[in-house]
Amino acid sequence: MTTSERKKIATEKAVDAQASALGVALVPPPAGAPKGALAAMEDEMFERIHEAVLDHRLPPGTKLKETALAGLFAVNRNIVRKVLARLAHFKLVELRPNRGAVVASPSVEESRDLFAARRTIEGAIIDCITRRVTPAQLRELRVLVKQEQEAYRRGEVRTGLKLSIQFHQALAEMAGNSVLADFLDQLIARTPLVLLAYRVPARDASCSNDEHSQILEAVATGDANRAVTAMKAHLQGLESQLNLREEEQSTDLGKILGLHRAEPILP
Amino acid sequence: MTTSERKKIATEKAVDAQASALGVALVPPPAGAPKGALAAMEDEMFERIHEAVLDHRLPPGTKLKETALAGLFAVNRNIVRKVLARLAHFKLVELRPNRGAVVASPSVEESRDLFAARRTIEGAIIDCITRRVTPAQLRELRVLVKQEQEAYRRGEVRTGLKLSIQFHQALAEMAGNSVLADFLDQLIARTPLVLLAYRVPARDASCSNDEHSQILEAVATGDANRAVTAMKAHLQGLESQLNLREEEQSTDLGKILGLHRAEPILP
DNA sequence: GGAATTTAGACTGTCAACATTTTACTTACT
DNA sequence: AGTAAGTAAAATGTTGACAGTCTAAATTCC
Repeated sequence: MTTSERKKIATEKAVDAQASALGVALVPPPAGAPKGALAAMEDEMFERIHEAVLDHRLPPGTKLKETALAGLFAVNRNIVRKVLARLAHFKLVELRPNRGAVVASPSVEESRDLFAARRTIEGAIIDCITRRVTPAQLRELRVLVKQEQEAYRRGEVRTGLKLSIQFHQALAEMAGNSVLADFLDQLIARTPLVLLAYRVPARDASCSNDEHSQILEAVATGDANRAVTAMKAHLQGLESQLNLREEEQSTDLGKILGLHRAEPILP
Repeated sequence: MTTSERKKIATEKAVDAQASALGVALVPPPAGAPKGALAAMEDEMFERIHEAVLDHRLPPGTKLKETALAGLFAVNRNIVRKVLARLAHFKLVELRPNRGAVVASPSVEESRDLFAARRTIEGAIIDCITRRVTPAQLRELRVLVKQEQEAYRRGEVRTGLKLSIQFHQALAEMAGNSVLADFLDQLIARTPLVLLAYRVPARDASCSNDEHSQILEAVATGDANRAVTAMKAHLQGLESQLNLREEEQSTDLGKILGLHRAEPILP
């Protein structure tokens, strides 16, 4: 066996590993329509990689090779590039000129800053919403919280998390500030990454929806201060689930000793 | 003269108009080095269009044709595309699928939301900075304010505006939250566009740097509440220079009557 | 045996031609 | 005349090939 043949096999194994991480068999061609199918594929690619990153099936630092992804999804490298740019916009991947894209590995400071930013922005959103929420909107929010609770009760964690995100986004929407809502979208997209990067293992992953209903009731009473405090406490609770205790020593040590794998699922 | 010839001329005139708006003669080839010259050209393109948009030499709604820009800067359309994507990231241009890019035309609501967001974020930044600013940093900030004042005194408005922006950015930097600093960068980039879009004509454009020094002194005393109030008042003052009084009726009317030019500098 | 240099392979960046969609004009019809 | 369908040009989207850059294995020299 020549060296190039060995290498070829190694590469293919790596691609296979990423393929399984992404849940892609080899070529998932959608309905036979070659019409606007590319845009759909682009969105699907974004969603798949997005979810894989948030689930840590593609751990921070994993290299995302354009050619491999292009082959996996059976699209041109240009499409891959666009998707990677979109992911980079949300800071889920990092684009290094001439050196490819990797899954973002948020630092401890970044994680703290992110939660601080969420407290700032969601605080402002809650303050705003308390003054202008309508009864119909309150009903809508209560439905969301209820659905979330039921999802968790049924053990459907994924659904619960989705509904939890929807709750936060609905609040932003109703606050009526599109700019802040946009920023919050970016923050929400990044939150699971930092949560999973630094979470202590055996802990409940969800926004405690009990806190969600507390926030909602505070909003309903029109007491802005109480509502803002409840939201900030909620986010503080989330942050405190992490172990952001600057245990970088060990991480750095691992890197220094060459024991840290830059591409965990690749050989 | 055939119709196609007439059209050709019209197109060339349009390109010329954009060229002069961008301050580009025909082909500005940098130093003979074909080394990393492309990246430099990409940055220059970004800067030129950026400034042209903020100066309203390219008014909101102006179409930015890829081919025209590619010809003007003597680069490939791919490069143009990347630059347009970067500009879209800051919401200075809008990318409409299959229909090209246009200079963003922020709505009245968007402008108000933008200023509200700035008050929220810069309020948090000031609150944070008041607790942790060092004497050295205070000195640095005082130098910035002083330079800004002198620039205005000499009548160098452009320099003054640049220094004003630097002041806001320096505050964000010193607050130590990279996420909020990043958001503020985006907001600062968009502010001049909405200012110019809705400014009442004869009014002083600058951040009154008197207010800057007031903010700075409040920070220096360590009184967080006063500092935050000063910053919010400063931004409120900026916003109040606009006429955001929902005079959309006239604008909409113009559009409805077909009197509104989508591409102001094109024939 | 270990470190620096060389060299082959892989990957990203760039480009120009091709395909598709939009746009605006012409032409025909009511 | 005004409107609507049809058509040609222009602009955007896509593709595959080529060029430059980085990575890493292999060789050579201490």
